Amino acid sequence: MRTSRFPLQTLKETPSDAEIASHQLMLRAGLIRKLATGLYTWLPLGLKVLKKVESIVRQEMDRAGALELLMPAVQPAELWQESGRWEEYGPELLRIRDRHNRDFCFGPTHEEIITDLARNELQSYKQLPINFYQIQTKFRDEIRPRFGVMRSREFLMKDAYSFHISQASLQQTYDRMYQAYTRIFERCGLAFRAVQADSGAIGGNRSHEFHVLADSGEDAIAFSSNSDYAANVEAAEAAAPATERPSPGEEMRMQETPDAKTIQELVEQFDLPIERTVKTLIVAASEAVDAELIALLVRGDHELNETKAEKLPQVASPLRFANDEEIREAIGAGAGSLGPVNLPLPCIADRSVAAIADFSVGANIDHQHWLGVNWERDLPLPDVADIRCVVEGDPSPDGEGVLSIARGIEVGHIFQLGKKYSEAMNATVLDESGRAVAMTMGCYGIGISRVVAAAIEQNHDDRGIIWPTAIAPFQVALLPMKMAKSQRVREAVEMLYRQLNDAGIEVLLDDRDVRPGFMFADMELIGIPHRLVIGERALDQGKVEYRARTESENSMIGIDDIVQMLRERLNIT
RNA sequence: CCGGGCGUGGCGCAGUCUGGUAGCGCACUACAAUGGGGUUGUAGGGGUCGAGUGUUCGAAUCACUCCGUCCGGACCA
Repeated sequence: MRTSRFPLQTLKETPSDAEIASHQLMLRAGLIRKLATGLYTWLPLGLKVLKKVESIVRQEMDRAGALELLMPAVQPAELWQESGRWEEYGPELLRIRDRHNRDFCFGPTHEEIITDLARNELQSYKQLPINFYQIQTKFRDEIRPRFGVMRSREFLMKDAYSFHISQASLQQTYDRMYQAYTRIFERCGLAFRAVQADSGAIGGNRSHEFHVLADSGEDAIAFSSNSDYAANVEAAEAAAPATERPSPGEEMRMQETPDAKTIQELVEQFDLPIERTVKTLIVAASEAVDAELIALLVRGDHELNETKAEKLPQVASPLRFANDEEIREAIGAGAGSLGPVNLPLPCIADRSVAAIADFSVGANIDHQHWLGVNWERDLPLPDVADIRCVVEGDPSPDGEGVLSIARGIEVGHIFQLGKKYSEAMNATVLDESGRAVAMTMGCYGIGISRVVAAAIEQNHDDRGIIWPTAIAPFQVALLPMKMAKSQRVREAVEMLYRQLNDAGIEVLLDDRDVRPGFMFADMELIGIPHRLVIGERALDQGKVEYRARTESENSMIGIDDIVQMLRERLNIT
């Protein structure tokens, strides 16, 4: 390709509405343009990258035995009503009406459609297991789209759905998908990690997420120092404290705390150890509890894990924090002075809270706290559960080593769905004994457009993108110096261009009449991994200059050795 | 949706406080010089100042309403 026929829409200055590196660079390098919030056009250069990722995903899915199909993006409401998700999914589901006033939605995911297909097409256990996938545009009406294509409303996704007669068969396919995902992200040249995950709104039991490691990631991931344990912080278990609760050492006493509304203020003003303070959070209770609200207790130095809290049978799902009026009406004090002593609400304490003595809590009277409080002496121990987020240094839940925390971008997620959809939608096959049984299902997603952004997030410098070779839009930039003036340069460049193309190498020849610095800056911005510079000086010695995007020094290569050298570097045989 | 910021040629911004001819840099067009790290000069084209209403002799500028957009919270590939 020649730049004269493949315009590079690069920007020298960073658009002001882009915050993170990948978003800025995608705009500056001319990969994408914004149409509206969360909606992006992929320009030719960006689309080349997207297609590369798509192609790797397709190859590995095929290799893993999945079968490609293509389902409609627009889906009838009836199927979503059947699964119950027309109500459950919420405003993120973009609902639309046709001219006959019938309800449809633009698909955010395709469990309902594939389950409908499966119940019509699959009759016998002999047809199982089977795994269908598609690569298609999804739409989610996100509350807060952000970071360009990282969290956009319309995005390209690979979604796969497998059907099984047994849990054992599902486990086999699940493991195969796990391996396929590992290969995909390795081939894309990404540093990533598979982690245990919460299955969220899609439903089901076992689940792993694949995270690209990057400081700008929206998720926190916990790793063990000594084992291969890794989990999303949402799902990471906070192990029960290993030590027994100490015996009471202090008397319980009331303290005036006029200026302490937060734990931080309380700790500073009264010189208390933060790990012996308790935060009392009031949330809506579920119908299983004989109260509107319920209190959750976590240590002052810990954060509530909302995912864990929401799963407790006593807590309403989705989780909702009580507002100030509700708290005042139920307890008679403001949010800064709450505690479990004489609390007129049911209560659940985190494991770590149950293991401390001589702690400080709000007194349920404005500007008053209790100090030196002890379980079973001053108040009964409430229900205990794991409701906090793990923190750096916590013991690993598998008992080996301690946890550290890193940031990640979720690019893939695999689930064992079980029979959630097949039972709701009556998707059955006949088993060996001729009995109709609901199929066991798995589903597997990759955010293809997000992979592109994540790759940039992980591979860039102050000059621009540094594409991993496998997903680069072009492998080689061919830059002639003073081509307009030099017949020799022109001839040498055209010859090399032909040879490289013939060798199956994707080369971008910069034939614009611009100065060298301009070419260098553009090629570095758009991240072409290999660069050849053809100038009179080197040609005198029969050589051209070569430089990888990751290197800072040129090397001189004989003009006849170039093609072979690049074939080796690019692994083309 | 809640909180905060911002809307002025394609992009980055000044001008708004204190109302009075709409400006700068990049990009773009033409010509010339230059030619190994975003070169230089000359000459050009392009803007209902987010929208509406109001105040005023006069509004980018003041007031009100709405819209868009970005960041943090909530959700997810």
